[in-house]
Amino acid sequence: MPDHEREMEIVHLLRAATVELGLRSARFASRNGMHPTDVRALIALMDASRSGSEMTAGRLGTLLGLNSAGTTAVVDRLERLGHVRRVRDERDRRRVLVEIDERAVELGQAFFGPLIGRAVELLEGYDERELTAIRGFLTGVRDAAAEASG
Amino acid sequence: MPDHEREMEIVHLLRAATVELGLRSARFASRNGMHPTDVRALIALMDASRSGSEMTAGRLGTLLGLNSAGTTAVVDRLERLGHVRRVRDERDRRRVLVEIDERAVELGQAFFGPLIGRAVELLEGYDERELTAIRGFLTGVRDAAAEASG
DNA sequence: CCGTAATATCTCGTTCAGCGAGATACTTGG
DNA sequence: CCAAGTATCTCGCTGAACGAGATATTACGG
Repeated sequence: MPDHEREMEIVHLLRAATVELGLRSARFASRNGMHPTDVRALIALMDASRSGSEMTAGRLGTLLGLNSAGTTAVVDRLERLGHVRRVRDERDRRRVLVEIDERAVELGQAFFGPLIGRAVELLEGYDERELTAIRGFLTGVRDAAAEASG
Repeated sequence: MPDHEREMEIVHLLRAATVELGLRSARFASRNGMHPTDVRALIALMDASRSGSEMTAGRLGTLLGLNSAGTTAVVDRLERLGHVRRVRDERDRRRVLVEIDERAVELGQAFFGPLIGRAVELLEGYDERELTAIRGFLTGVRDAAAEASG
């Protein structure tokens, strides 16, 4: 049996980081009268908005691992808080596009901005080869986690 | 305004990885008749066990961001499934130590083993300096996320 | 075209995770 | 030895998310 200690330490660090990030977004949620799922939905919407793609209700539900009833409920809650609006897709009128409100984006930036800033700061201390290593590791983990059932 | 594009790409990668890891553990949960919180509890228990420290009910609740009632409920559920057992702490009889069952550990390893294996495999492709960079970044993110209110 | 199948969302009724309030049991310090 | 503090549990309740199925729209074979 080989000695994987150095590698396992990093695996545990990754897990510890995801746990802390989860707790942080839970705190953001409860401070703003939301639930963790609502925050995850907002993040998915910001991501879509940033990459210029539009988000349908169904796709959002899939990303969150919810069924259709739960998806409707999430969008209802966010709409009630004014963080998103429903827009009928005119190209396929079965679809409902969910658009995030600019003020919700600002709210998120106010809370997560410092954390993101700190991460960027950390990354600025690395050279090109180190950044490539970090990028490669995270990409690999993301893809391995995304792979279907095991 | 400086050009943070390369750094932001990595920040988004980190988030994408945490999202995928979250979905993966949600799938593990529902496949084994558990809820995401139960899985998070098991992970915290494995972590404690691995580092040789014991876990009390209260500490577990804090780690999960639950109040005492919710904590009791999580431990009840896990105990009912045979994944943990309650043991009165004889040194301070107010406390309840939560011990994880060996079979629960095996269950987790069977599901997450391949993913961890893949991560270790990826890490084996990096040299010492690259590993240090990855470790440093993850440590920094974890600590930044853990810092108190903003 | 027309009808059937497929797709997207929503409604309804139900279950149970997690909360607040407070009870209980034990420990510690004056 | 009593009061205050700490750890866990009980009870009742709210609401997130589920399953089943309704509704509206699109796609497709004949």
